[in-house]
Amino acid sequence: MKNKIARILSDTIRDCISRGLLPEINLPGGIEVEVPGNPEHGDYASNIAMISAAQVKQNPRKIAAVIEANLVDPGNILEKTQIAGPGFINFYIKNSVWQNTLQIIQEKNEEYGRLDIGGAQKVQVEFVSANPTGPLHIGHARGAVVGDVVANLLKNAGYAVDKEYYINDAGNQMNNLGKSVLYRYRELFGEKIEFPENCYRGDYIKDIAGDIMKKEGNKYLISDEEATIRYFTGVAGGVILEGIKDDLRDFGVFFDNYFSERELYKDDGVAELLDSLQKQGFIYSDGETLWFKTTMYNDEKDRVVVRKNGDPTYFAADIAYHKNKYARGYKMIVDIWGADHHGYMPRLWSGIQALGQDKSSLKIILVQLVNLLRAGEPVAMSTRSGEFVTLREVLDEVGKDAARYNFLMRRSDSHLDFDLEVAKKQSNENPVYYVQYAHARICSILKMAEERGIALPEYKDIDPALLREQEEINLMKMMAKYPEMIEGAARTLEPHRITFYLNELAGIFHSYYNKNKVISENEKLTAARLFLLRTVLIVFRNALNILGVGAPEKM
RNA sequence: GCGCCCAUGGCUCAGCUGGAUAGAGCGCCAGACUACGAAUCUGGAUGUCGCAAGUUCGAAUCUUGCUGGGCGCACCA
Repeated sequence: MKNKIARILSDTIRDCISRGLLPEINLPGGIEVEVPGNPEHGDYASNIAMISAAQVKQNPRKIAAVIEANLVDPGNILEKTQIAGPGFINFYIKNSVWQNTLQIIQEKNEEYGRLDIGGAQKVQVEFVSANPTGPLHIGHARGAVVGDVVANLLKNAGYAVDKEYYINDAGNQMNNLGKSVLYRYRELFGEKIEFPENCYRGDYIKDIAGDIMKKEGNKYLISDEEATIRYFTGVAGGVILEGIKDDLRDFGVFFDNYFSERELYKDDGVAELLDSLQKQGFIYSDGETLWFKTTMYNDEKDRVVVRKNGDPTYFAADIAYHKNKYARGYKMIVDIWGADHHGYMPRLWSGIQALGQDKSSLKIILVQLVNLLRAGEPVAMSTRSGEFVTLREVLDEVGKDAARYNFLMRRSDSHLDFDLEVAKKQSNENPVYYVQYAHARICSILKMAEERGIALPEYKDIDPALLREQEEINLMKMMAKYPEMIEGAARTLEPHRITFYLNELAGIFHSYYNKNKVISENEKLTAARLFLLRTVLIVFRNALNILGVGAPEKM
């Protein structure tokens, strides 16, 4: 609809210029059309006259008047227009236009809101990517949902999206994992162990050690320690990764690919890449270590890629990883990180630019940490001691839908309070139920109609002009806005816009429901309203589907 | 010390990339079921958009400076 108004304006202006009514106007930014905050200012408004006023040095209201008098509206969608304030042109859309969108929604059904701004371009969204040294905790959960929904949004917008989990399984943290298991294993045979600072203490380590003891006995007490650690690392990493996958599955998060960091080192891949970057002058040696000239691309300082001891850094692997991503044909790459990694951004952007890629092709979404509460009181968490609330515990306690919805209610880069007591409360403090309840309520009404022998109407069976209550018009306008909202969310990679939209839509519906009977003696009105509800249902489902939140028929 | 992010009613947050009188939810107060689901609805109070300049027709939004909070500043990942 916004686009239609913009087209009317651009056609009109071109027409006026060619007829000499307006001077030549340049509009590099295109034509802006927006929804005014105040409904008295119409359904849409444009500031075009004010924008061009400065350029052609004329009174904006005068320009607006010329435009308004010569509007080209072939679709005949305008009820009226007005010029207001310093030079706004306000547009009022005919009710019949909103009523017609019902037909579009019904016809498109689950396609309603689907876009093709992506042009089937290959996009990769990489997220979670926790190294498999322990179960996912609440902090990972937010990133998991944001990544999942961003991927859904892009898919819905017409991109060819793959979701990937990068397994950091090559660093010495994994080695510490193997060591931790070994120490617990020895403890099981009665040895007293001073547990080192950098080892993992969670109970899951003991379980893994216990399993190894049960299956393979005591043979690792005497074998070569380094080999044993390597072996235990593999076993533990595998077990933990499987657990992570299980948790993600129950959270509704699925990946197309799990990519192992170790893959990068095969056939000296990392070394060769560093070599070639050195030849191109991006990397230099100071005699002991290799440095990447990230300052070329506005990083604060150059960064080490190969340490004094000869080991490549995480950064070195990450350049190789992103090179690999581009080599797989992805035109746009979305990385989702914890906000505490923000300092790493200039480094990675330097890396991909050295690879010849455009900085804008790598989008990085920072997800702020979650502040976990229980009934308003902070829940103490410490990774070191192994005391943290796991994703599994959250799922068991509050359920998938409430957890996902709560993580999507704020912008990603804003801190989020997650209160376990509130999230599991089935009350008005918990927005997920507000939306789901609206959906269930509609299902219930449609079912009631069927039980009374009223067939669900099709568009051709109804007179949409009967839908003229204020709440009905509001519902139709809101639904007409759905594709625009989705497009905005997809372009900005901001999933929270959907939850805000859903809350508003549910609000309009609940209010409508309380004021008006859908099923009544008036057959024609009943049919029209039932049809309206069918379309509302479609919008709820499509939006909830993108969020990965259930749309229950009863609660 | 340097860099990034944040600051909007009592609380938690939106604000569509510069628009018109700044909005929701929670909490608080007062009301609405013999009516399609009261997990709902209706009405009410609450604001120097952290402070100060600047940019222009117009600023919560952009610039600069300050204040206060978070996070980074590794040859960790």
